[in-house]
Amino acid sequence: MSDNFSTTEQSGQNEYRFREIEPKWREHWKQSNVYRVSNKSNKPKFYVLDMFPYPSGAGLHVGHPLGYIASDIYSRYKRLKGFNVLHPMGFDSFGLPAEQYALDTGQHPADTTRNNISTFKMQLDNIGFSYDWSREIRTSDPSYYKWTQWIFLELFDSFYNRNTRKAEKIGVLISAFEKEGNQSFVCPGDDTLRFTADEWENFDEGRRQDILMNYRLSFCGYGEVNWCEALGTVLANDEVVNGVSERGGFPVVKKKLRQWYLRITEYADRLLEGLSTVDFSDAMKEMQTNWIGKSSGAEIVFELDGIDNAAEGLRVYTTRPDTIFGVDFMVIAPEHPLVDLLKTDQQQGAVDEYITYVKSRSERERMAEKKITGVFTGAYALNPFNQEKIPVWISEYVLAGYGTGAIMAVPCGDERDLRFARHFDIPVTNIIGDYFNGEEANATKDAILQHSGFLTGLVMRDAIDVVINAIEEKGIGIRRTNYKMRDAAFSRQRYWGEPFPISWIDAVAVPLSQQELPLELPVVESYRPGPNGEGPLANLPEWTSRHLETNTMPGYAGSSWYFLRYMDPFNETSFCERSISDYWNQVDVYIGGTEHAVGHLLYSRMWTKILFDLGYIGFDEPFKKLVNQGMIQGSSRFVYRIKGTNQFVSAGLKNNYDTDQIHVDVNLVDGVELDMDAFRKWRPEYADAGFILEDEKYLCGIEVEKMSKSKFNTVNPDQLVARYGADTFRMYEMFLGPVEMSKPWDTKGIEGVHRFLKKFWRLFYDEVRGQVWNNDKATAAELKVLHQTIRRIENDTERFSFNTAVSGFMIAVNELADLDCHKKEILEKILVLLVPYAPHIAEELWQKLGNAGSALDAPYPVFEPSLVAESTKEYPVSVNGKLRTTMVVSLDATQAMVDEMVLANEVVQKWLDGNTPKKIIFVKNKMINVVI
RNA sequence: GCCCUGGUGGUGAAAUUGGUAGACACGCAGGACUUAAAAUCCUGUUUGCAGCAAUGCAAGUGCCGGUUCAAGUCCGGCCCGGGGCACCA
Repeated sequence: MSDNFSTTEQSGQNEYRFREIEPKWREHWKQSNVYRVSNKSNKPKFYVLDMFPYPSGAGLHVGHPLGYIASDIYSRYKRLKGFNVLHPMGFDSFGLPAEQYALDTGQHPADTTRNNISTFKMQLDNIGFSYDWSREIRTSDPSYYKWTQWIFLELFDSFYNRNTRKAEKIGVLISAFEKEGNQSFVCPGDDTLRFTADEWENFDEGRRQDILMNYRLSFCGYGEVNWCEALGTVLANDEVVNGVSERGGFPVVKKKLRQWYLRITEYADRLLEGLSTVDFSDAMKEMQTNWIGKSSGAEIVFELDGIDNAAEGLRVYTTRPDTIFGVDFMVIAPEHPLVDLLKTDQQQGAVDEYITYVKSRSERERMAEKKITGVFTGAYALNPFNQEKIPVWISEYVLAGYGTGAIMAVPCGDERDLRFARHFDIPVTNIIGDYFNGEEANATKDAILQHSGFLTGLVMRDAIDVVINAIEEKGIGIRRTNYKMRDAAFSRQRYWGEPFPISWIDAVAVPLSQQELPLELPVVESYRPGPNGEGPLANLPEWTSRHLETNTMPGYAGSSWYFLRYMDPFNETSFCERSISDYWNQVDVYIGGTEHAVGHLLYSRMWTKILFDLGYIGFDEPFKKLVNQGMIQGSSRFVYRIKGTNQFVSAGLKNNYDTDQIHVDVNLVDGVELDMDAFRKWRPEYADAGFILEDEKYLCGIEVEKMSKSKFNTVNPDQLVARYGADTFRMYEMFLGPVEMSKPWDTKGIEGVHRFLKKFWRLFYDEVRGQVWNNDKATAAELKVLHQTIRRIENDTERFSFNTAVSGFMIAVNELADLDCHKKEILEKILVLLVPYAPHIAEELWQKLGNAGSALDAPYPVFEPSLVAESTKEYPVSVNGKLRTTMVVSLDATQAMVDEMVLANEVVQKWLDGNTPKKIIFVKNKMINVVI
């Protein structure tokens, strides 16, 4: 009895007690500031950055840490490899959800945000990340957004000099205007604008400011927003569903509002060129390239038949001017300025009705719609080369924001044009002969043009240049490069964002001085929108009396430059000291989701280029390498309630009843089996729920969806960490699959990883035998396991293949256990390899082995190839690609030796069946194939 | 609709360069230890057919076709899931 007791006691000492080990080391690391990183070091620098989170009220779910664990592993690995690693974290803390919450509950977003952040930090800390929290930033902190505002003013005070291809101060432009007008500087906001130095001299201040506004990199203009009259507010596309507001279902229409923009279009080419200097995935580069959407073609002006009071004709942009003789109709966007002028009296009613219809539709719906809609204006344009009359239509598939908002439609060459022509019975001209079969449009450039006037007989590819030259000669158009990308809308009619450091004096935007920054966000009584679609700030007399801008900046303002602030977070005189940004330079590895492919990533690239142009930093791409983490989805569970009752029917029987599908908390379900008691306790309305069972069980339905609180499919990491420990949790998240791959969360396999850590522990301490590690000399077999593992882990870590690295550890531990190897010489090296993945257990065992210092900066093991080398190998032998047998070959055998051996080998002869081999292929280190 | 991406056993997945498909885990089944349970360990586990068995044969990486001595991997076409599409972050 007493023996038994003492055995239990002893085994307790020797088992893997992560609940004691992990908090102990976390506290120790915190106290000793091990993660504090200095801006000066003899070591080479390395910057590993996570996309910082928006601190939502729902707290952290298992999807968040996926990328953070990956970056933490890589940071810790680089640290072990002797780098001075910057690995910071902060919060993107301005945003709509906090404001919405404030509107609903009256709590100040600053308060809820602060609370959410402390929850997030606590949850992150439990996972054992190596963040240098002393550098934490929050975008909603005035000491941070002071510099967001400052950079905004730098943009406001700059223009893009197309001649030098970089941002320059607006003063440069003004001196040029005073000297020679704008002849050297085409106005990006209005490319028809021309003035001389004298004219500039005579413009009044208002006019001058209007002109400068058309050059500034952050500028004010007018743009359309989703306006909901009933809510009195502007809505995000997300908040609009089928033309009505998501909340309340009120109608939403387009409304023009004064808006701030960033002139990102000026950077289109540099953003494209920069892609060749960074290590992003091809998919990512492709997405950005497509978003920028550079195309070349021509802008052509079509004269309008019988309409004299148009300033000019109908201006279209086309990438295929070679098809000009195939134009059967023109289409203009419903918002096109010529709509009113073009609609004939007869068509007026139809046109107005159509425009009203389109106003209720989001841009997304307009693009996605399969249904063909449109209306004839009644007017005709004239083909400039043969004066044929071409009807002008209005349709929502032409977007006002792209090109000129008008297209020439060539049904034989464009599928959408063809469908439109079919639908409205517009006759189709074929200019590509047999390439057009009358059924499907053909966008080929290889056809020889027919019925095409002076272009007839030319191959389309060659005709493009010919026709553009002709157009330019006739003065009816120009060669033109176009971009799909539009200038970035930079204002929100919201409260919880950075205020613009701008006051409006006599309709002129006047920047605040640097001494007035930060312009702090004032406290408001109510988060209700202001009058006329303005934001809540418009309700504040003390704000409006100073004529301050009432819009605030969008979410991506603060996130466009945050990676710079981490370098020098306390600087009060500059956003980041130049010498410090010179030291840290680019982010070496940036980890985050693909959902930011074209938003945040393009904006931060643009801001970086501007700050570089203006000389504030020394590099013009922010992120050297980008790793995209996949999204962890939730696996939702459903119960089926029979309509009008409180009876729930098991999933297999639901088709026998008329049911509502209801989300049920995944934590009440084991696999698919519902815990019925827990369900009854879950919510009062289910207290007396009845169940119709199958096999005496209630089975739930499953669907994979985005992980979200409202779908009750979130899994909280805290519970998993409490149950299995942070090291298990970290390794399990990695073990789930490749970091880049999206997958639904599944906790099922976590036991396996936990077992691995227990097994690893047992190589050192055994519940029964106590300490088992020893100082014996390692055998060749053991060294081979060690060095295979070093090679594998290092390799996998370098290429971000953390899932296979975890498997590598498991294999190593299995093999060492099989060899009954408990030798310190081997174990302590494996342990260092494990530091990035499972730092707590590694540190604990490092100490227990009696080593000095911390495992966190132990020397990384060096791979020794000679210890894993083999002289011969058993090769698989295939005949005509089909595996037949094996053969032992020396590893330094040449092709000729292999040929000889194969021919001499009776085993192979059997498979050759009397044939002579045509050739023998010796695939080094893989296999031997005999071709007969 | 457009752009990107993924699809491999009962499950998560591996296969780094076109070269033995299913490593490593989970689950399941059987066994050892135990009064029992937990923990731990061992064996088996793609499918079909044959065999007492070792094993052998055939098929097999969403579907259809192609290139190649050889295809999960390359090419063409299709189906399905996920992400993005400019005011969610």
